[in-house]
Amino acid sequence: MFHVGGARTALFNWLFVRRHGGTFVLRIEDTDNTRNHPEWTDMIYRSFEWLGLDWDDTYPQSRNLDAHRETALKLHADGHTYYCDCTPDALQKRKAAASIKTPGYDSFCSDRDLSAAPGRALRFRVPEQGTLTRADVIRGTTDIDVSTIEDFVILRGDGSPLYLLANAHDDVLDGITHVSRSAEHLSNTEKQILLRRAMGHQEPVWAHVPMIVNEKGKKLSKRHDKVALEDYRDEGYISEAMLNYLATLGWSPPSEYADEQASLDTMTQAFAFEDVTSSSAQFDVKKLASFNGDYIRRMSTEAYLERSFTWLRTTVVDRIAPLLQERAERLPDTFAMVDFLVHADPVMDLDSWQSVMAKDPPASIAMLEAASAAYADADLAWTASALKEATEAAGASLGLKLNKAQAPVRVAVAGRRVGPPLFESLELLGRMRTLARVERALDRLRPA
RNA sequence: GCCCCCAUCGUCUAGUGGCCUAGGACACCACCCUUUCAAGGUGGCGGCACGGGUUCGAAUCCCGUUGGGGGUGCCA
Repeated sequence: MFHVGGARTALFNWLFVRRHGGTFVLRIEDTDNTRNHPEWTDMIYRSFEWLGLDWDDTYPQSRNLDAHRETALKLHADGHTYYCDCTPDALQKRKAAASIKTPGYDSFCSDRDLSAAPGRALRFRVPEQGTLTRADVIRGTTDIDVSTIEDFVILRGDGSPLYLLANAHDDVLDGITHVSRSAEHLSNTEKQILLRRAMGHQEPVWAHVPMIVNEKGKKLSKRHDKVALEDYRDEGYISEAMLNYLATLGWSPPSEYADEQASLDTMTQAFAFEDVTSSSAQFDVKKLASFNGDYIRRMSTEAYLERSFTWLRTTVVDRIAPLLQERAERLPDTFAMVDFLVHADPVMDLDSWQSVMAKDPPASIAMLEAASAAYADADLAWTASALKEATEAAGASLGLKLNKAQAPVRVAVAGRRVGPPLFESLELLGRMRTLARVERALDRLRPA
């Protein structure tokens, strides 16, 4: 999954680097071992490729792990850190007892002079008082009272580095001059400044770009919003339009360009962090769609055809072709069998609706509700086999065998009784679209 | 709670003290074009959160209020 917000930040960074002839390094921040998957990293690369953002170099942050530890130890030798064996629990109790309400760690171990031992984390000793100036090209300058900054951990109890340390180290190593990231990182900046100073380095130029938020004004979340770039790609948005739309979220080309629709080249000539807005932006799919339509219309017919067929193959047909082939008698059957995967909504076959749904609405409703509940479970892996099990179980709870249980789901989702195997189809269709279609069928079934 | 951030049409934005009767884009509405639907054209609806300052003059600067958001992890 590659987050659209990440894509926008990446774009701004790329634009800046390309404009000023810098080097674009794609550093994969993988310091948390528990949340690393090779496929995720691969997805990031493929997303960059799709967007057309190239990189000069790339490496996983874990490559520098030894250097991170060394740096931490050096910091320790210089008296900038101390070891800590507090558990979150103990900390909480202590703070409750003393009714301390300031957030973060209470510096309990600060003067205990603990030595290194397994399970002991290494904390950075933040000065007790003083102010620190945080300068940001997008947000301006703020004086921060350092007493509000907690002594933060830079090495876990198992000796592994945290990203604050790893980033500060690698940024120096890579000669990073500008750090631009999402505004949610704003409050990490002070810590990083402190860390870099302790390491004896100057700070870079900071640029915290506004967050992208949903209709409710909250930051886009994987759970509630459609945030995966690949999903937009699979729905037929083209990368140029996506890139251009993303850029308008917080930035607009200077007035001499007169048009918010601008190519990557044009944006590269014009982009500056100073021009980025400081307030968060709502992601508006309708405007994206409008941009997308404009871009499609501007293509040559040849390019349009090429892109459309490529999309059809790669996102739909390729993934299910053998299953279609088994059932096909003539070539157009291929498309008749996948049309429900292509259309925003399935075309409802009346016969199918009558014979499956309308015959016994309460039973259909019960089954669809059971299926819907099962599919909505975030723990359910969205794979054909897991979906089969879930559907089987949902049917069993109503005393239905799988062949009966699957029928209403199939009609709700595909609009027809016949077609390619259901669970492979659901997997392709995705959780969001499946749930939406089941919901729509339920609306239609329920008495008004 | 504490720290921090933000505040121009429903949404994205232009605006950096007079060019603002606040401009553009998406969405919406109407009309035109049109065998349909789009596209296109024309027009319309609609906004500086509020209250105080500063100034000859404030959307623009300052303060406060209100509202929204982020952080508050041995995640990134």
